[in-house]
Amino acid sequence: MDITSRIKKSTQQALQENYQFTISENDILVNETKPEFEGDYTVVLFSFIKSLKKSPEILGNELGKILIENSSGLFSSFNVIKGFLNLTVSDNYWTSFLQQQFGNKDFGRKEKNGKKVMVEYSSPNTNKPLHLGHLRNNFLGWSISEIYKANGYETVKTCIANDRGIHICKSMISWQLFANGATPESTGIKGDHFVGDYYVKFNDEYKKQVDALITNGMNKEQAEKEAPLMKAAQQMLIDWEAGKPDVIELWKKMNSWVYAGFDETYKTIGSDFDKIYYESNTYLLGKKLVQFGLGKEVFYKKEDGSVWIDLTADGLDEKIVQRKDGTAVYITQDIGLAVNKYEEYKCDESIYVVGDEQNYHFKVLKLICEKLKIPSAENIFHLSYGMVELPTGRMKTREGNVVDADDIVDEMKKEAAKKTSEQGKTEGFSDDELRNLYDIIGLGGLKFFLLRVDPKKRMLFNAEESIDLHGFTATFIQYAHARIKSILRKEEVKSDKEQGTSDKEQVVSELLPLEKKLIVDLERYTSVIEQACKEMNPSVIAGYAFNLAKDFNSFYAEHSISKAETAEKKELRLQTAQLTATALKNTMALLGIKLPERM
RNA sequence: GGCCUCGUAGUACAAUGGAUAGUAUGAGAGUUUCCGAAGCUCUAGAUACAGGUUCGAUUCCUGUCGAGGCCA
Repeated sequence: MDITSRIKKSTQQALQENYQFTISENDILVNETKPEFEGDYTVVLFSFIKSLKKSPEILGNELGKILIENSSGLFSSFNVIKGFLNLTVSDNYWTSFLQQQFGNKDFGRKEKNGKKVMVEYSSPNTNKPLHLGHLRNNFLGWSISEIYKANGYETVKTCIANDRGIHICKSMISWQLFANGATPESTGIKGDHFVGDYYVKFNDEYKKQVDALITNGMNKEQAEKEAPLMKAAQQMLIDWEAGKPDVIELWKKMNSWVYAGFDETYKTIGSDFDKIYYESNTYLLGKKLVQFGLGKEVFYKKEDGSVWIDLTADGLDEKIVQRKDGTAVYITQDIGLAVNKYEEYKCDESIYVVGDEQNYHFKVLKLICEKLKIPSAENIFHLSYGMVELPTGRMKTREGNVVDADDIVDEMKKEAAKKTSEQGKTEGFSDDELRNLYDIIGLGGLKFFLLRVDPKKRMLFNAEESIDLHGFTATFIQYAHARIKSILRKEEVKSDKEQGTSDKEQVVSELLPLEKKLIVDLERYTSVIEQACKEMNPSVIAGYAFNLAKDFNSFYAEHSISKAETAEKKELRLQTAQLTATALKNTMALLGIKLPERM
């Protein structure tokens, strides 16, 4: 059990036994003591002084004494300032924690809890390459999945490929008209970019047609409808749904180009999936559900034949689930997919990593699933993340101000290569090792930049800042780790047992402030991993890892490890360094970021 | 128009209703005969505005102003 849990538990017991005051552990607030006060952890007393009718000072002093008496040496001292009870945890607790954990490679990883969670992320359209927003999505989804794993869950990573619809038809018609049979192979262009180029071409040509129609006296709305290209795309969608062989063949061909491109990108950024769903397979699922919902009287039919659900009682609108022509709307196929997922995997929780522009959509989706009594509908969770904005504003494909995923990854790697060679510390690296190092630093930097911010909040992507290798960055952490590894290559870490000084009575000199700070950081590891999972928030881990690296750097600047004052101090510091390296490595792994041994 | 987010140093981000609002970057000043200076140390700098609830509000409520999103 970690120290904050123990403090909460002891406090709860003390209040119960000495004051007959019942309070849940969760309602006891325990914070890290602010550096300007003496102590390690602080119990905030305000919340129960009212019920106990005691002044904070008196209660604090009484409680402090009781806690110390009952702690069998866990707490060494306390002080009370206003309503804050500051507890100092004895050095013995910290050193024995270190003794137990320093060699543990799986430090912080929890036992299996028997629960299964599905994480859907990435979910691209198949008409254009991935951009920066997709990267935030991919990094988040992958990381959340790892965080759940570290907390004992079994995870299923899924992706829904939006492979049908008007968007892909636009690329298809454009290719038919303008490509002269060109292919990714013949042009040497990566498949997703190749298809994306024809999507852009479609929009350009379409705009020309609309403008021409307007010049000839048509109004804008009508022109947008009547433009031949749009009509052709819509016809193609109808032909696709009818299964017209040449359209299907073209569709398969162009999608296969896109998938080849995606695969390459996924491989470089480290995204992978256990199961990929295709919209072309799921879009018909909704129709069965409409019948099902009508039968349960969750849905109702209007006179024109369209099918609706009334959510006004839940504070939302009436929502259409099937058009009067019998075609499905998006939400309906999403419900179908939710059912499909449950039947296939029976997950306890289902997380959707989708942008916050779809907040309303997911509110409705979950509500409908609940009303249809789909099992575990209440455990559908929309991990809603904010848009990635550029200094110039929101990215818009049609306006061309999009940061392409492949481009930015390349740029980051180049910058990593440049800065690394400037440092001149990579003597003796082979070409392969160098390339690998640049990948690790470049991609790590990008992932960290996108994951260090609370997912819920929209964020600004500034290319220059993202490429910075100083401060709150992956490189900072990677560098700290490489320094530790450098020490550990030179010094052997021994346990007390190997030293033959396992006497429990051995005199351990007092921990110095910087030593203690690091160990306190390390002890927090488990609760940080739990918090990240509970909040579905990788930025918690990014912040923790950065803080740990920073505290190590401060410690390392101040105290020598190899030339420590005593042999015993040397062992303590080596163990601390080793556990720090492990903690950095394991936390960053949860973000999909690797740490090189040397850099 | 209706609904939903969000306004914190020059900039980008933190802070389950708790102590003197943290961190990075940028700015200024130091730091290397000694384990890796991609480091470390110090200085200056912010809660949009106006009310309210509370022992205590960046956090909760109301209004104003500003930014973004969703629904047709």
